[in-house]
Order: sequence, then C-alpha cells, then structure tokens
Amino acid sequence: MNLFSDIRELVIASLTAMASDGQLPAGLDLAAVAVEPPRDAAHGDMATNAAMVLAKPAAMAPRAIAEALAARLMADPRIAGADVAGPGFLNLRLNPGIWQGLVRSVLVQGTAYGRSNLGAGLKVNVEFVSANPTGPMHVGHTRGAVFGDALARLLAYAGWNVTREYYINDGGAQVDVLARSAYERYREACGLSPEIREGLYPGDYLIPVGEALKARYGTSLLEQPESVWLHDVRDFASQMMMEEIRGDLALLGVQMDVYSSEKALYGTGEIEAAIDTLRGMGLIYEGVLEPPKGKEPEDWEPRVQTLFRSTAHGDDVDRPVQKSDGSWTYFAPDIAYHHNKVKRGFDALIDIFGADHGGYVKRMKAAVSALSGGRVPLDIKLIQLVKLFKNGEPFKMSKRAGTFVTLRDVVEQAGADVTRFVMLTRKNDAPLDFDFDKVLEQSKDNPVFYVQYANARINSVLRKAHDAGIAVDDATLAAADLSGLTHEAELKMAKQLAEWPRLVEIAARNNEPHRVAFYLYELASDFHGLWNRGNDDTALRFIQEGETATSQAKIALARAVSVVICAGLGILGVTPAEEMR
RNA sequence: GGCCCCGUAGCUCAACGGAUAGAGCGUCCCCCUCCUAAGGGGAAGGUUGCAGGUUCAAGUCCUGCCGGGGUCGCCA
Repeated sequence: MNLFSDIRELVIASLTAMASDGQLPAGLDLAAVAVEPPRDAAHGDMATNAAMVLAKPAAMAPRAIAEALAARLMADPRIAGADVAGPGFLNLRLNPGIWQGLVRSVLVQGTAYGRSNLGAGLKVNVEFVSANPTGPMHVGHTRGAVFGDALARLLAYAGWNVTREYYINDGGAQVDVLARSAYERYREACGLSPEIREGLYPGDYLIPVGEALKARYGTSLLEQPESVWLHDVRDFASQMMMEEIRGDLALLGVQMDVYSSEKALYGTGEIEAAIDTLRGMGLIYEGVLEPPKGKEPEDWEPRVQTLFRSTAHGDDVDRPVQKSDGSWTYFAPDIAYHHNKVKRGFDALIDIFGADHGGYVKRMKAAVSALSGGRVPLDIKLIQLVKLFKNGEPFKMSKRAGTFVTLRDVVEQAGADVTRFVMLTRKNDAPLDFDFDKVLEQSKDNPVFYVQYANARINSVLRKAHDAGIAVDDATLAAADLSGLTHEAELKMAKQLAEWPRLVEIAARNNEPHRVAFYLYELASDFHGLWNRGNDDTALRFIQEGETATSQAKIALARAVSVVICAGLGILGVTPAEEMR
C-alpha cells in the first residue's frame, strides 16, 4: 500500500477523463505528473504539479487546468479538499479516515508494509567488498560491505531479485606477495627467523598461516626454491585469508550468495572469449597510448599494447587489456567476469568500489555496454573514505594488522548494529567520520541511539499496557476502532508513516540506502515529539487510564511506528532494540 | 593537463527538478508530582563557492571558472 501512488493514479485517471471529455487535449504525456508531500504541512497532505507540467503542452493556463482537475478530484471520497496555490500547485487534503486506515494497514501488513514491486522481479547483481584475499578486512572494506548489503536488502524489499556477489581478486601479483609473506611466517613457525623484506605483508595475521603451513607440510618446504612451493602456498594462504574474510563478514551479518574467483577465469578460455567478442565488434586493436597530458612520467616510453576501444562507449581514452609482455592486465579478467555476469542473465549490474577506483568506472561501463549490446545497465557506486576518531582525535592503531584498523577492531568496539547504522548515515560518495565514543553515546546526536530509543519507548508502552490488562497484540490493535485518532499530532505521525513506501522506492531507484537511515531519524524525531506532547497534554498519552478502547487506538499508532522502524532497521541490517536499559 | 567526486547556517550534514533551503551540535530562553527528560518546545543563525544558460520552477540539470580530494600505460 502506497498512498502517494494511489492518489497519483487517481490524478492520472482524472486527467485522462478530462482529455476524453475535451477539457484537455488528447495524447498528453502524463509521465511528469507527480504527487508528493508538500514542503509545508500547512499546504495540505499532498500536492500535485499536474497543472504546471501540462500547461505548456496543453496550451492552457495552469489555473484553468488545476481548477478543473480539483473539481474532478473532489468527487472521490478520499479527497476532502483541493486548492490551487502558488504558481499552479494543486494542494490536496485527504479525509482523516484515510490516515486511520493507513495505521490499520501497517498493523495488518507488518514489516511488509512498504514493500514494493518497483523491481518487478528483475534480476540484479550487487557486487561488493571484493577485497584482495591478502589479509583481514579493514575499515574501508567495512563501509563497502555495509553499503552493499544494505543496498541488496533495500532492492529485495523493493521487488528486485537480488544476488550478492564477491569477486575474489586472487589472480594477480598480490597473491604471490601473500605467498612469499606467508612462507616467511612458515619459516618462523619452523624455528627460523623470518625475513619480512620490503614489499611483503608484515601483519601478525599471517603467523597462524605459517603455523598452519607447518602443520600441513612439516619442514618439507624449507630450503626449497620458490618455484617449488609458490603455487601451493599461494592457494593455501589465500584460502585461509578468504576464510578470515568470510568470518569478518559474518561478524557484520553479511552473507554473500556467490563468490567468484578471478584466478578461476584463467585457463578456461573465458578471458580470451570475452576479448574475442569485443574484437568481433571491432573494439580491440594494437596501438600506442598517448602519455597523460601535463604529468608525463619520467620513464614514459611509447609501447604497442592490445587496447580496448572504450572511447566508443563513452570513455575518454582507450584502455589496455594486455601488458607489453602479452599477459593480461587486471582489466581483462574483469571484462570476462562482467561478461560472465551478463551471460548469467542479470537485468542490471551494480558494482561497489572504493573511491580510489573512480578512474575505473568509465571503462567498466564501456565494457558492459559493449558486451551486453547496451541491454544491461551497470551502476557503479564509489564508497568514500572512513575517518576514524576516538575522543575527537584521529585514531589509527590496530591490534592485529599493525598498519591499518581492521573490521574486527571496529565491530568489537562498536558492535555490528552501531557500525552498520553509522556507516549508512552518509551518502556513499561523501567521506564519513566514525568516532568510537560518539557512536556509543546515548544521546540524540547519535542517530543510532535516537532511533533505537524511540522503538524502546514504544515497547515500553506495550509492556505497560499489557501489565494494565489491555490487549496489545497486533491482531487486536488492527481490529481496534481507530476513529479516535483525530488529533493533529497523531495524524502528523500517521502521515509520516505514509511516506515510508514512497521513501523505499526513491531510495531503491537511486541505489541510496542512506535515505532509509535519514527517514528513520525523522520518524523517531516525530515520535519523540508526540511522546513529549503527552507530558503537557494527557489526552495525547498512549495509555489512557480506564479507557481500553481509546488506549488501543493510540497504542495502535505507536505500534505502527515501531513496525516501520523495524522494517527500516531490517533494510539497514540492524537489530531493533526492545529496551535501552 | 584529462577524467571523477565534493563545495549548503559558526561546526557536522539533509533536501525524487517544485512552494518561505531543513536537522543535529554549539549559543540563548523554556518544559519532569505524569507512559524512559537517555526526551521535547522556542529564539538566533543562509547571496546553497563564483558567473552565465536551460526550465512554468534550479542547491539539484548544462557550460565556464575558483577551492578541496581522488585518479591517470606492464598495481589490483
């Protein structure tokens, strides 16, 4: 149930009727007609821009359209008022019974209230995290993981068929470095002193890998040349790192549906096939790239490389897929990987990258555009940096990794729920400050607490009512007589609930889960306001002594707020708090 | 130099192309014999970096500047 789309349908139907009655020209495009909440509640409950949008194509005065439309709309029992205002807005007031019905509807549908069919069951692939299997996840990965998971939940809620996917970058030189680093830890486990040379990974997290290698191979790898052990140690270590990463993700409550391996693409012909497909389109050629303008590297030498004509699909320069020695660049297997996703039948692809991969966006979009014939859209969300603070001071220490703060450090200190919520209180492309003290603070400048507190208060009311002998189960509340919910403050609360389904669609359309977090903050704010009005005006308290039916109506409203908070927190992957003590 | 992101109140940030640009913090005033005051109400605070353009309507879209960050062929 989405009141805004219901009323928009009514507006569209009325406009269509006006066209067939000759009040409007036939064949007008109504796509731009919107029904939205007005900025100022004094204007009414909803506003439509229909008259302004149609004035020019209809060659009519906006007021004339608006007035005729108003007359039509007034015939509908849901509409209590329709006034032309401003430059041609039509402000609508709805029958109060609508809001009471909305509260009932929330209770009947539970957290499914707000679900949408916007996605129409289309298959979307959300690729996120995709951290190299060379160590534990750090803070930057954490934000990407939370964002990707929340986006996946949001899209599922809005009607998409979602696959969460992790692309394991285990095909490049970095896993060889991992193997060499692990080998030194293996030597250490064998009683020798490790040589952590420049360029190797120094973190303590490889010590258990070295020990595991010793348990598996004994001392048989000692004194062997790298060519003998590299392959096995690489596989062994990267598998252990992936186990570690899966564990880290589990700490956050993130579950992937599919893990795809870069390495597995090699030797299968998939990379060659993807490049050949592009070649067949005339998009692969041998050429020499221009040096970057204005900042030519010292050692720049023109060299012939195999290039992808990404400029044919919106990129600024063509991009190499092969190094001069003939081996693939990172881009080549990534093309094959995205080709694979297209071939698996996804209707849309979403990649979540770190902001340092911004330069990679256009070429990846170009590749997908070419390989899918423009059929499959690829949206790439760049996740900006997280700056850590403690007591307002920058915070950099890590217990385990030495050089970076791990996901585990963050979750152990802040908890998964707080970490997730806070990471979603900024747009993905804005930097985020994460202060370990602030996020655990119990006050209203901490949005996590503020939202949880609202829900805890509602649960407190439910407990008290139950203790007072008032039935407050959802079925009873949904069947209660809600006609007493007429106070302006109560209706305002209900109106905020009405925006939830609309908010879900906006957030899903833009791939912006942070909107859910902001909405929940506003919803909580309205609830705290209503709660406090009960301090001054006892008629606004949820529990009315000795008046079971009245209490149930008011508690139904509170419970509906809780339902929507739970639905929203569910999208963020945060557990609702029953109480705050 | 090219490309990408950002620029909104003193600070941190919102705003699906819609009306008088909103919150929190900080400052000032006020509200607990009463469901959790861990909260709420009010005041003050703005030329949305600058200049053009498109539009009935621009913080939002386009162009050009300014400032900050990122990135730019054998790293992934």
